[in-house]
Amino acid sequence: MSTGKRRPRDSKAAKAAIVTAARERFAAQGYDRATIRSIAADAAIDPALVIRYYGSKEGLFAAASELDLRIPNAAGLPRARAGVALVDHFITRWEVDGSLQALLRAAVTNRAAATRMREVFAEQVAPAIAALCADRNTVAIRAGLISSQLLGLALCRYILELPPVVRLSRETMLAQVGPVIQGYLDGHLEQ
Amino acid sequence: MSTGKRRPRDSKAAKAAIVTAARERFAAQGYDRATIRSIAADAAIDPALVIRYYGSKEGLFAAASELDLRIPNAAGLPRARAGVALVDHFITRWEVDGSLQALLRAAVTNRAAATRMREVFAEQVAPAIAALCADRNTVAIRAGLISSQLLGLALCRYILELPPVVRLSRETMLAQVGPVIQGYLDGHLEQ
DNA sequence: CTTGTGAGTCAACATGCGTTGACAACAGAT
DNA sequence: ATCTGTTGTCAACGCATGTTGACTCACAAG
Repeated sequence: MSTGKRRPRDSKAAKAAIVTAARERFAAQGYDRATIRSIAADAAIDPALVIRYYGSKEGLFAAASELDLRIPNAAGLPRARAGVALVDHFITRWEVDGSLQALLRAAVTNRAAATRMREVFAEQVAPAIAALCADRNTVAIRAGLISSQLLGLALCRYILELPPVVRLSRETMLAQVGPVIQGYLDGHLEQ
Repeated sequence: MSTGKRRPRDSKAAKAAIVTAARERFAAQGYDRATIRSIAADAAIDPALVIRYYGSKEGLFAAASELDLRIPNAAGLPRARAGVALVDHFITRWEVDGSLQALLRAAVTNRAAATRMREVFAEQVAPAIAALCADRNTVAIRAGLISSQLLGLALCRYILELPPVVRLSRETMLAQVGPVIQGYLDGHLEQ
């Protein structure tokens, strides 16, 4: 019996280092300006290896932008506080990790990344909103409006870095944006 | 007396054609993917001329992203309807012209463009909000929150093209987002 | 006609990119 | 020890980019 799975040198660690470096570069510079060479340099690895492991730059981006928003289940929280809870969760998601920055920065100029953003919306955001919202017919619209506010906040704060938005405290964001999200969740919608 | 200013062939028309083509390319593809060669091809002009007239790609972008939001003066409208009016005006601004798309797409990956975006915010958005808002101390915060919602809406609708947001009718946007902007304008703000 | 100036053209440059293929170094199996 | 397949290295390819400089052409002034 051998040592379980064969691990000749350390390809697993190398792959992880590449993905981590890629996430940071894509988050900071977007798809085009984040070069394979610079990512490889960050990971202290030959650029050719990046291609060997991920096939192409697009493949690397796909691996680096895999994303689970981990939107908390609706069951755990009182429905009236859902707006504030959503804002709080999204702020955390934006600050804990560069994945969302990477995806948004890339999605603005790269078609494949924009498609992936729409997939995330359809597969993760919309279902989570559906669990918080009674009326099935208006779920998509409500999810769209909520995304517009949350993504806009992230855009102004983390990407464009508009000074007043950067300076907002977490409490102010919760107090101001939370009720807006709540309104989009259960406000009247004449369609 | 000669014919006023000398105009040997038609450099004025050429420059205008270049700027127009540049705006469209920057709006559609962002800063990096919009190449000088493709812009010149659109304008049916030699790439070298673009450099002669605008010095560099950055200079061309600066000329192409000159922007006047033309936010309507506060005096003309009842203060209670300001939110809806702002949303209506911004939607028009986004659809009438590629300038805003060009600026936002570029600002996400280009440092100079992001700086210009902050300038537009400071010089045009914030003063316009100040004219609609009594409390001087909270103007910047309110302007930031308003920008987050309006830019987020534009981002989801025109850049990311999230289907439910693309499908929103103008009336729905006015009815849903207008009150939110109104709330940011004159709602309570504990700082 | 000659001359000078700006408009427009052309080919080329240096650079940086994603990607490729050949080759060396090493670990485990036989 | 030999073989085999994976891990990592190196140099190079082909291509597209922003930018440059030398060139031609038109036209108005002298």
